[in-house]
Amino acid sequence: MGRSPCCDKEGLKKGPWTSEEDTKLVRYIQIHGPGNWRILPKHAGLERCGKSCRLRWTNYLRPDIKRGRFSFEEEESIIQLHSLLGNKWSAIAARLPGRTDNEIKNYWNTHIRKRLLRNGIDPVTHAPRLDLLDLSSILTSPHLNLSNLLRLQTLLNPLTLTLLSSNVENPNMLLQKLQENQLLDSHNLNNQTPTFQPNQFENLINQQNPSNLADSSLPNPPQSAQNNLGQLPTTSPSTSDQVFQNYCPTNENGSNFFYGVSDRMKAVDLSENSSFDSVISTPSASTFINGGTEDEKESFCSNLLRFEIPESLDQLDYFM
DNA sequence: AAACAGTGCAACCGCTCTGAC
DNA sequence: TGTCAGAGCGGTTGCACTGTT
Repeated sequence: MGRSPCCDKEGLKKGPWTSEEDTKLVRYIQIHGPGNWRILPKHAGLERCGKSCRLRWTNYLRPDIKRGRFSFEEEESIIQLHSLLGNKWSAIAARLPGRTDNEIKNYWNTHIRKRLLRNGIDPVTHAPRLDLLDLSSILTSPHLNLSNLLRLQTLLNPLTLTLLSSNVENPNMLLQKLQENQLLDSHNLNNQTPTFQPNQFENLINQQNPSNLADSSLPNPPQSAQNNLGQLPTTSPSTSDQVFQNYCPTNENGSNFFYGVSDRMKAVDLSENSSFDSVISTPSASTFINGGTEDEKESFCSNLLRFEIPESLDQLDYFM
């Protein structure tokens, strides 16, 4: 289409609104109601363009607007809604009474987005960012046990393994290292998508190193490892931390659900009855189960499969 | 104490889309 | 069918505030 901007007139005021302007705008809207933004400034005695008046009203002066910090529930809602709706701020705002799309957008960009990135979660896809895993420290560890890696690789999706290795200083180092030790075979890499049975990975590690069994006597995993896996510190969580604790939940045993990003992703934990009911109750899951478009089903399924990484991967820290 | 850098937020810009006329 | 106002969005800017050097 292409229209000339509404604010191209000379002499119209820009910048922060004064209390006097606010009063004029509120008084006019109280009498005449919102709308007719093009003629409103003139009738209200404002040297502003209509769009500026509309934005000021919708983003700041509306009586139903809630000011102040976002609550824990609001922050959690924003994250979950964003995982479902994307950058549709108005749609998100419609589900958060008293909050405007602009306010939510700003809050997302200045707080939530940064925190997601800091915790290794892609704010666009809400997926864990495997490229941020600090595997270089793992791979350079003198305690690296290649026989464990051999067992791991039979369980890991080869693509995942490839992705993991991409973070090493020399991206091919791990693959080369493994291949040299005949730890990877080309058939696996090229043709096979291993089927991972719940708890298989964890059991294997525990068999190999019984001392690694989840045990209350064990100290918490190193902070860096927790953060790299999208897990927040467990001590004295702040409101924001609590959000992300939910965002990256743990199972009954206290081990991480690496991909507990949104409700739809919780469905990965089908081995644990604890999560399944809650999964079914989520909008995306119920859409999937009760019908919905093919796109929705595909999206739902692809998200289930996309992050199928053994939950006990974080225990690498224990046995190295 | 002053300068500087980083952060948060309100507001703006430019554009597209939608629906009414 | 075309035009226009309003709504929505992503990106950006400007400024106040705070923390650091």
